[in-house]
Amino acid sequence: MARTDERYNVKETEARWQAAWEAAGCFAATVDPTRPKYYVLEMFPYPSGRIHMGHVRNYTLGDVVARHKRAQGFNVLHPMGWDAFGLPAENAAIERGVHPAVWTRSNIAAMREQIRTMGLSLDWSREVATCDSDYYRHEQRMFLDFLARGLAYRRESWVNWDPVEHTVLANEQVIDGRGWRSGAPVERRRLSQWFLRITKYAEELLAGLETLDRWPDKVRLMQANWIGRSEGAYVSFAINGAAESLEVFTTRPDTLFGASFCAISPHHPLATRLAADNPALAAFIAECDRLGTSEAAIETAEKKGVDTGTTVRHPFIAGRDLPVHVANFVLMEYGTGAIFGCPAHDQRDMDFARRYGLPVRPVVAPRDADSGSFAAALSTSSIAFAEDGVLINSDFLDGLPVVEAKRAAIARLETLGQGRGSIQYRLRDWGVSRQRYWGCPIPVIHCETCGVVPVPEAELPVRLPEDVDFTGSGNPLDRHPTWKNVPCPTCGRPARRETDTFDTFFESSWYFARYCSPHADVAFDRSEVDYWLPVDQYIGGVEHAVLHLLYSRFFTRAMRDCGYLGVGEPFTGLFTQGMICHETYRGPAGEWLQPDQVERTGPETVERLADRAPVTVGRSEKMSKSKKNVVDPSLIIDSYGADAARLFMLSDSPPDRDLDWSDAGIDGAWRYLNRLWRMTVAPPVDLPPVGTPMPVAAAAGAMALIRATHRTIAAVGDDLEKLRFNTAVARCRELTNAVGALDASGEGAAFAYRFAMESLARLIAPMTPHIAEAMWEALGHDRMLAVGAWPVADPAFLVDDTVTVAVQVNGKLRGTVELPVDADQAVAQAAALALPALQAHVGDKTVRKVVVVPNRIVNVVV
RNA sequence: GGGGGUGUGGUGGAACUGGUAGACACGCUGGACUCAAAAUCCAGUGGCAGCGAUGCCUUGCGAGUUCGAGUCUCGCCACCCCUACCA
Repeated sequence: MARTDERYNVKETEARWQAAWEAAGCFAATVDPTRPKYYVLEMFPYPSGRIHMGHVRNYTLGDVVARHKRAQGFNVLHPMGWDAFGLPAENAAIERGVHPAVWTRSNIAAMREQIRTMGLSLDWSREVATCDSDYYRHEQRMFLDFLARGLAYRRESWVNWDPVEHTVLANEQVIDGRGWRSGAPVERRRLSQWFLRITKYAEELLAGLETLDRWPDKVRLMQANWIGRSEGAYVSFAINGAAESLEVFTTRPDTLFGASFCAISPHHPLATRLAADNPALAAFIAECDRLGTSEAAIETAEKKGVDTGTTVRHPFIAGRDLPVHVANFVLMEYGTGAIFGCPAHDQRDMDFARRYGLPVRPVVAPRDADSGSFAAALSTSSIAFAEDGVLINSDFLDGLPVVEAKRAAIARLETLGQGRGSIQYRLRDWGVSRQRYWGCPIPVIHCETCGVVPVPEAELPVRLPEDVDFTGSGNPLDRHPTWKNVPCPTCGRPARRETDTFDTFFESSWYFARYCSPHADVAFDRSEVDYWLPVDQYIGGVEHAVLHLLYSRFFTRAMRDCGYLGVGEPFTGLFTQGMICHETYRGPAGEWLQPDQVERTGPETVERLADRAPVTVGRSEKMSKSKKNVVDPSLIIDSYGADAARLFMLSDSPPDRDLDWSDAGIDGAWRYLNRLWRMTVAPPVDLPPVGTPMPVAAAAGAMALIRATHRTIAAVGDDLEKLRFNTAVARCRELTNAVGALDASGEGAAFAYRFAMESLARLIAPMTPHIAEAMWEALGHDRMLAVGAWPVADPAFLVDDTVTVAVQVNGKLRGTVELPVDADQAVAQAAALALPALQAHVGDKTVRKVVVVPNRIVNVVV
């Protein structure tokens, strides 16, 4: 065997195998009904310009799954593309005068090259960019189908307006009253907007979560909370001196007898009307508007209200009138914008009642309590009782437990025609209109005569104009001199195009389906989606737990109902990876410093390289440009190679936990790869030819290595199946150590060495594919691992003849004994009791009991 | 306020359904090789006591269940994340 060059040449090796895979077309997927399919997908990137470490982790995780599944014989689809519409492109246009399309295209080209250096097993022939009219034309068509089926509609509504981005934000994009991207306080405006009727699927989206058993519980819970189903009732309170009544939603109809007031939102129509001739009320409403949704307003959260002077009649109690207050804590967006207050059993109502001197009427008491004294105490308390109990002071509800009382109260309301049982959702319809240029044009035309007219199918796609001026503010599409002027498709008179574009979550809600047939003339070829969908393993950041993942689940159902495809759930398996973190550094003036601008000079000291000024080290946080604690993946791949970067991403930290980037860590990965290479090209024995069968006799050391290899094959396979990549790496390193410790002079050592090294190459191939191919080739194989099969452990080698059994006295370890596997209990007990070390602890005490767990433990109780 | 999660050596983390805690790695210490360094290889490395075989202690803290608890139950403490006036 040649032992010429022991140095591992990363650059050459990685480039060579990447070219070889591409030349052989190893990763191009085609429908094959005779094989089981497996669709692996990582959340596609926004082409911001450069990839970051989060991308590297994401794609590494996905690639390990893809390569492992492929080796297992699955027909694997593993595509990549670009979430290419969005604000940063437009901001670049405004700031630097570069056209969004040009900016985006060049970013895609740069990032594609960066991603290619990672050696991912992607089918690049399926690449899509959502800003291509070839992509977005299909969603325009889809939108028109949604429109025809009532799944899309237009209405005037209050919107969250981001004053920095000059655009409307979805509720999900407002975080603590601020725009999720700009961080600017959101304002409220009233605009005519397009909506998708996601609420129609509220129940199905909620119920569907139950079936997603390969999703993290955390994400399912977040979606369930977001959908926010609550059971309750609508109650009508007749307004004294008016013809109509006040509609209220409540989840506690059982506490109606404890009602002492009603409260309505400052935006409630009744409030608006009453404010017209009530200056104090009008002033209060104005004050509420001023505070708006700002964070500070919510923080202080003082419950304030104004008595309108109007009263309503209690539905069950003749003669009891309740005052109607306008209160700042009642939201117009939820329920009916009006509530009834039962201070005894709702803390918020209690706070309000104590502030404004409203009565507190206990109507629920704990099951075991003396209801009289409990009620007396509660009526003077300021802590509401919101727990379960039994109804008191409530006429026909007395004695009923809360659950039954709710039912009985609803039944009575329905009999009286004063209300009905109902279910409320927190989920709102998805506003998709954005007043921006760089997005998919909404394919409708506004005609003064005909109203909103869909763009005829033959005229699709509605393409974005290219000659656009970005210097002004607001929507450049709207300011374009000619683009929006078109004849009405129905009457032919002058009309204008819709100048809003879709929210970019629109594009990402169906791209996984487009990958199935990315070049089809229709959105997707039915037989292709039927074969590939749903995605078997989806991988990405937990930050998309609600937005993107919920929209995609909705969209898939909407597409299903429009006949596009046959499934309802897009992703049967979801994995949310942890973030990449790094220490943060600040210079003397408090300014952030990059990791490559500082140097660690001692255990506690870090200095700035430029001037040796002391640096303050902050805790490890998510890598972010603003804190400058970023490490550029390209620099790492350039100096250590893709395999080392991939290996480090997979080692140590479980993939769902945050990963601390460290130079020592990447160094360790690099050293391990070199060790593997040395062991491959410079074995301590001459290796037998490829395919040599196992010798009949083998020395103990060789035999132990063969067994260890089989055990490793079994363990790594199991770990990869469960996405426990960190332990898979540990198992491989363990086997590597065992190979290094082999006594090369023993009988069968050469075979054992070859077998272990070949197995190692195959086992690490999904994780570090380049060096695995190089090892495989150096070991004399000519078929690439990328198209090779996954190794299978021989069960005969997974069990040893003997096993080490722990011996305890009263549960404390006192020694071990070597026993034959599945030894008789009596044998085990005798062997344990014969141990000198055990005798020393037992002494002359009586053995009261001996617990024997076969192959594990003998516990002597004295 | 509500919901969820985490807590194991100097560090990242292992430990299947309760069964030899600390796998694997980083770091550190000593040694070999070298003129020297790097790389590599070998040995050691939870704490305390002891020359030593060994002993005692140890999975945030405190109880409990059990022959046996990192793992199960109850009560605390700390940190992190999500969510938030949702009636």
